[in-house]
Formats: sequence, C-alpha cells, structure tokens
Amino acid sequence: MQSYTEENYLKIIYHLSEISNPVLTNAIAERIQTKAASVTDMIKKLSEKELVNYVKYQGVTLTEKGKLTAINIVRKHRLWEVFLVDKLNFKWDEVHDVAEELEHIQSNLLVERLDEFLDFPRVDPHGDPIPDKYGNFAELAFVKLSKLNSGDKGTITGVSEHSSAFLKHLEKLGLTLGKRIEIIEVLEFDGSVELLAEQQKTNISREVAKHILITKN
Amino acid sequence: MQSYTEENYLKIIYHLSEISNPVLTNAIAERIQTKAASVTDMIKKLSEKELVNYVKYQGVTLTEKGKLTAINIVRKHRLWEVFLVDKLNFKWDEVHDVAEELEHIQSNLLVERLDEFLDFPRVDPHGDPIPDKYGNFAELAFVKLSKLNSGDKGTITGVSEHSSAFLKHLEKLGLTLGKRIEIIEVLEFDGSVELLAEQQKTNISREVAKHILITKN
DNA sequence: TTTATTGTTTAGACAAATCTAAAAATTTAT
DNA sequence: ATAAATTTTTAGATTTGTCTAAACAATAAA
Ligand SMILES: [Mn+2]
Ligand SMILES: [Mn+2]
Ligand SMILES: [Mn+2]
Ligand SMILES: [Mn+2]
Repeated sequence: MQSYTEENYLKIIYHLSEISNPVLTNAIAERIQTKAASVTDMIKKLSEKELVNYVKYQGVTLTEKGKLTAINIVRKHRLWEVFLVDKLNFKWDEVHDVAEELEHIQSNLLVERLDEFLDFPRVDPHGDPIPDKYGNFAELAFVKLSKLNSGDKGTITGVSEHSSAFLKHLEKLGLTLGKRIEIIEVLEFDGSVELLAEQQKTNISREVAKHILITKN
Repeated sequence: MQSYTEENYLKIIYHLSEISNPVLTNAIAERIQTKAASVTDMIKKLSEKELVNYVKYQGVTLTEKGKLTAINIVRKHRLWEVFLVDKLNFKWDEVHDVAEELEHIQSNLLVERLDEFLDFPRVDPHGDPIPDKYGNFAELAFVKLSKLNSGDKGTITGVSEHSSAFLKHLEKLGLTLGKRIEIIEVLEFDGSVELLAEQQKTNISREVAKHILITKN
C-alpha cells in the first residue's frame, strides 16, 4: 500500500505525463506545492518501489504498476465528485478539495458499490472521463471550443480548467455541461468568441474558449 | 486543525472516559494498538493544545474543546456508517474500518449535506446515537438484554460490541436491529438466556446477552 | 514496612516527509 | 567553446509519530 502522500505524487505525475514525458522535477514541485528537493526525495522512494522509472536530471515516467495505481486514484476522485454533485447537491466548483481527500479512502468494496450507486457514470462533473476498475477509459471525442469556426454547433461536454474562479465564471455565463452552443463569430484581433447558448448571445475570451470542451453535433 | 492521529486519540479518549475517568495511559495504548510511551508523548501534545487535562501518573480527561472535537468525529463516523449500510448495502459488520477512515474527512458542508441526504438519522447501524452538529445526543432508553427477566418483551435497538465476529453471530441468530424478542427463561447456572425472536426459539450466552441492547415495550 | 509488581514517564533513536543551503549537472547565451 | 543561468540533486536539519530500554511512581504483597 502507498501512503496518502505517495498517492498524491503518483496522481500528479500521471496528469503531468499527458503533457510532457518524462515529467520534470520542477513541474511536480509546482503542482504539489513543495520544493524541488522534496520531490527528488520522493521520486527516489517511488523508484525504489518500482512505481516510477527515474533517470537523474532527466525526470520520471510511471511504470505500469505506477500508472494503474494512479488511474485508480483518478477513478476514485472522479466518482466521489459525481457523488458530491449528484447526491449531495454540491456545485461543480465546490467538489475538488473534498474529493482530494476522499480519493485516498482504501476500500475496493466501497469504490465498486459507489460506482453502482451512482449508476456507473462515465464522466465526472467537469466532463472528465471515469476509468473502469481495470483502468480503461472510454474514449471521448472532445474538441476545444477555441478550435471551432463560425457556424459550428455542439454541446458543452467538459472543461480543462478546474479552478473555482473559472467554473463560477462559466456558471454565470450559463455555459455548463450539456448546454448546446453555436458559434456566431471568432473575432480576428483577440481571438475572442461570440456564441449563442440557449438563445443568449455571449462573448468569451480566447483564454476561456480554450478550456471549454465541445462535442460537435 | 488536528491531525488524523490526534483525532483518533481524542475519539478513543472520549469513548474510554464513559467507562473510567480520568482515562489511563495503558487503556489508551491498548485501544489504539500502540505502546504506552507513545501515548504519553501524544497526551502531552494534546495537553499543549488544551484538548485534554493531563496529570502525570493520573491520566487524562477531555477539556470542553477536546470533547466537542471528539463528538464531532463520532458524529461523522456514525453518519458514514449509515451511508454505507443504507445507501451502499454494506452489512453492519463491514462498515467499521471504512468509517474509521471516512470520519477524518474535513468538510462541514459535506457532513451537513450527508446528514440531510440520509434524512437525519438518529442512530447508526449498531444502534449507537448520532449527535447533532452542536454535539447533543438524543437520550435513548436502552437496557442490556442480560438485565431482563422471563416474560419481558422488547425490541433490539443496539449492540455494545462491534466486532465483526459478534455481529455476524447475531446475524446468524436472526438477532438484528428492530427485531422483537421475548424472554422465555434466564438459566440459573450459567446466566444464558432462552428467548423467542420471530417465532424462533434461541439460546444465547450471558456474554452475548450483555452486548445486546433492548428497548422494553 | 520493606520488597515486588505493575503502571507510567523519560531518554534516546528511527522512519517519513519536509525544508534550506550548497554542490553538481544541464541548458542557454555569448 | 567558454561563461552564465537554470535545473536538479545532495547534505544536513526539522517535525510528527513511533519505538525500546531504562528510570521513576504508585500499588500490592510479604
Ligand atoms: Mn489527494
Ligand atoms: Mn473533476
Ligand atoms: Mn479513525
Ligand atoms: Mn457504529
């Protein structure tokens, strides 16, 4: 079994390796809110346990074992988020910190029963896919809203930024999961997007558009 | 805020002080599965934080602050147990270890929403009372089954022993919460009890009878 | 009322996770 | 290619919770 802290490291290495592989020490330090020296220590320990492959000065990659462990934590995190939103009426910007703790509860029975209780959800409240118990993700066909052109239509199915500030902003604009949108125009000079959501005309910055995920249809 | 470990100490001191006050070092050591020396160290720390009053060689008592903290952990523990049994179909002998972890999740919003979601339960799956958010317990009128005499009737409303072995044993005998029972006879020579539960005649040892709580009616 | 026995505390050590400061390696710039 | 800047690692220290072994107190027995 891994400690709470080791699990957090594994999960963050997992997420970072979607962006760059191998994952660099400083990248981990920044995300985990700690110092590079501490990261090096922990990396050595995870390497001892064969959860990561580590090459000095080069960075880390997850081993198969490490990856499976990380995915399981992601699974738990996202299932708990669904629980909080669907059953306890949390808002989508309120769930992250609590799920950050709940993801470490050790009980396979609990996870499987929770999954069943929630009716086997495939995505969490931010549109992120929930892996099954074997670690397999259902592939979801997303495209960033910022990649669309005028006339394109689709449904908001996810976000790639989870800060409370961002989520509350979308809430205010009425741009929540499941909403259908249509692009009116992409402004040339700043890349901001004019769109229609529920008969409502709205303008969002390119920065915001980059973090909204759309299923075209 | 207290650490996970400090919370476990406070909760155990709380439970033990129902039996003896002040609570002795060795009693804590036994319950928390650690050595007396470690308990002394922790007690000093809790005393520093004014969560317990400590007199060397005498033992500890909880301060008002410590007691409220402990009751809040008990509240969370029992609410989670209800959740596991009522919503996730855990058996009453399967919930303890998971609740032991879940009780440490830090979020008042979570606890209050969970309470509401569970419809404000007053007792947990073992018949133990759940304090409200201010730390008040609804007084429940229990009597040990071992105190009853032949002819007495009542309902099983709690147990005072939570081991999986004991709970499974009761399950097998059909002596679960809510079952109505009637005492046929209390055997003189060993104190064992012959009783009727759902038309079924059963004999239980005095030891078992001492841990079953009855509401007479 | 000395002597055992038991219970509790202290002293000193250790593992886990963290830090600061300094050294070493790598990358970038000149 | 050499120097400068950046990144990463090491060395040594700190905090938290634990341990063993030894000292000390309180209680029970002789
Ligand atoms: Mn976490
Ligand atoms: Mn999420
Ligand atoms: Mn606990
Ligand atoms: Mn219980």
